[in-house]
Amino acid sequence: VANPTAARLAAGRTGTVAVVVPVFDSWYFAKVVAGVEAVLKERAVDLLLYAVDSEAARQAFLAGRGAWWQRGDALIMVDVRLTDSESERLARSGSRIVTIGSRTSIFSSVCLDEERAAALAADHLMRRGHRRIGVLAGDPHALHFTVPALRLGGFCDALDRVGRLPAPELIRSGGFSVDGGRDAMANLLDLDEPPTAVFCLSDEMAFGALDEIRHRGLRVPDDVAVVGFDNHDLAPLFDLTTVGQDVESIGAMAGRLVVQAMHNPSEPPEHVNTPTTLVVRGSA
Amino acid sequence: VANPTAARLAAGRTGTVAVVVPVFDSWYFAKVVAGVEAVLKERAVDLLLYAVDSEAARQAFLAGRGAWWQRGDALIMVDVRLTDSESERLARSGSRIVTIGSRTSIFSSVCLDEERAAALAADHLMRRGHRRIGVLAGDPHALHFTVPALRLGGFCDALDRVGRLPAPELIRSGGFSVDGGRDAMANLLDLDEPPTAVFCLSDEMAFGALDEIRHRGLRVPDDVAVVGFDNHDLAPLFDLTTVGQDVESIGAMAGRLVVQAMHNPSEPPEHVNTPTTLVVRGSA
DNA sequence: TTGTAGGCGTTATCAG
DNA sequence: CTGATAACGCCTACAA
Repeated sequence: VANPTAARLAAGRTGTVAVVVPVFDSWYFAKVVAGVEAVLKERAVDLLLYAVDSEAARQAFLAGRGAWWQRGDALIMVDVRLTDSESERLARSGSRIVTIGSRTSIFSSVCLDEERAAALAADHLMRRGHRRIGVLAGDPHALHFTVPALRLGGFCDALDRVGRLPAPELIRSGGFSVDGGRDAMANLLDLDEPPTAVFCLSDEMAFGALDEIRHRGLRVPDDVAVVGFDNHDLAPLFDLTTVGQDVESIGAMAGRLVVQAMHNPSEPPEHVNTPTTLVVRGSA
Repeated sequence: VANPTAARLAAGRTGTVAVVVPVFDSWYFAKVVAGVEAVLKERAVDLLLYAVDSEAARQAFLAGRGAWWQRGDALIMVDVRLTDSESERLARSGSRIVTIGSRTSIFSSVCLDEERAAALAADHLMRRGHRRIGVLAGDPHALHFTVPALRLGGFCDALDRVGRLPAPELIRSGGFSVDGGRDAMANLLDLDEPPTAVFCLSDEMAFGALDEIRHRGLRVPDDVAVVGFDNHDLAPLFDLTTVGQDVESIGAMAGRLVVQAMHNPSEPPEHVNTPTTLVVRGSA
C-alpha cells in the first residue's frame, strides 16, 4: 500500500485528471462527467472536479493561482471558453488538454458540429411551414460558457440562408434553466406578433417553455411548435422534438483521449466529431 | 507558484476531499456534489470524485487498493452503505469522514429523518382516503446504496402504525430511474386490484409513473394519486406532490463539516438533521 | 537479478 | 526572527 503523494513527487506524474465544467447540477454536465469518470476509473486515474461558474472564476482558474496544472497531469475543459492566448499559455504549462464543446487546433477535442445540429432544427421547422421562429438562447453575457454562441450562430445562419434571419426581439435568453426558459417563452408570447415556433438551445429551457405555453392554454405544436436540444432523459415525457446527442459517450471519448495523451504526450491532437440526430416527437 | 505535490508530501496534508457517490448522473447526486463543490472551492480545497456504482465497486473502494485515503485527507460518502466494521476500519485510516444520507456514531453526518419524511407522505395519502397504497422503491439488491431501505422502512412503518402495511406485491423496484418507475408502475396497474395511490422514493421514478398512468388514459389523482420524493426542479412541471428536501444545502453542510473536521481533527462528530416538507401539488 | 543511494520540492524544525 | 537542514516516501538509475 504505497503513498500516492510520494509516488507522484518522485515520478513527476499525478495520475490525476482535472475536469472543469461551467456548472455542475445540470443534466448535460452531470452526464458528461459520468462518462469521463467511467473511463478514468477503469484506468485507475483520479478525477478532480472544478466548477468555473462565472467569467471571474474562469479567469481566476486560468490565471492559475491554485496551480491546478501541478495537481493533475491533464485537463478536460467542458464548454469553457478559451481565448487563443489562454490556450497557448495552457499548452506551455505542460499538462495535456482535451476540450469538449469547442475546438482549438492545439488541443484534442470532442465536439458536435453545432452549425449542422442547429440546422437540423432550423430545417425541420422551416419544412413544417414556420416562418416566424423564436430562439431561447443562453445569456449573451455569460462569457465563460462557449457553446451557446456557436449553437445560436448555427441556427441563425441556417435561417439566414433561406432569408429568414430571426428578428432580434425573437431571440431571448433563457439562461439554460427551466425557469429561465419559462420566462423567456412568456416574453415571446407577450409580443404583438409572437413566433409560431421556438428553438431552445437546451431541453431544460424547452421544458420551461412548454410549461408556459400549456399554462396559457395554447396548443403544442399547433399554436407554438417547440424544438429542444440534448435529448434529455425526460424529453420523451414531454413529447419534445429535439436535437439529440449522446452526452455520456462524449464524456467517455474525452476520457479516452486524455488518457491517451497522458501516455503519449507527443501525439498530435485528435479531433473527434460527435453525431447529432433530430429526434422527432410531437412538439414540432 | 509552489508545487502542490511536494507541499503535500512535506506537510502530510493534501488539501483535498474525496467525494464518493453511488452514481453520478442523477439529479440528487449532481446537486449534492454541486453543494459540496461550492463550499470547498471557497476554502481552496480540491474535490476528488469517485463513483461507487455497485456492491463490488463499493467493496473494492473500501478495501482500499487505490489507497484513496492517502489521496485526500477527508472523505464524504453520499448514500454509500457502511457496515460497522467498515466504519471502524475507515476511522482507523486517519482520514476525516462525513456521511450523507446515513448516520454512524463515529462520523459526522448530515441526514434527513427518513422515517419522518416518509411518514409525511404516508399521512397525506391516508388523509386523502387512500387505503391501498403502492410503493416504487429501489432495487433491494443494490446493497451499496443505503437510502432506499431507510425510506421504504419509514413509509411502511407509518402505514403499519395504522394497520395498513402494504402487501408485498404493492412494493416494486423502480431502480431510481424514470424508465424503472414507468415499468414498476405498469406492473402495479396490471394487478387485479391495483393501488389507488403510489409513493415513489424519488421524483424521477414518479415522473415515469405519471407518464405510464397518463399513457393508459387514467387520471391523476382521481384514479391513481402519486407522491414523489426530492422536489426535483421539474416536479412543478409535472404538478407532482412530493416530499421536498434542500439537496444543495445538504451538500454544502457536509462540505462545511468536512472542512471543520480537517482543521480540527479532535472535535467529536457532529450530526446535522436536514428538514423535509411536504410540497402539495395536484398529483395527490 | 537484487539492492541501494540520490533526488523529487516542499515544510518544519532547530540553531544561531 | 532569519536561515540552513532534515525529513516526507517513493522512484529510478546505477552498481554489484
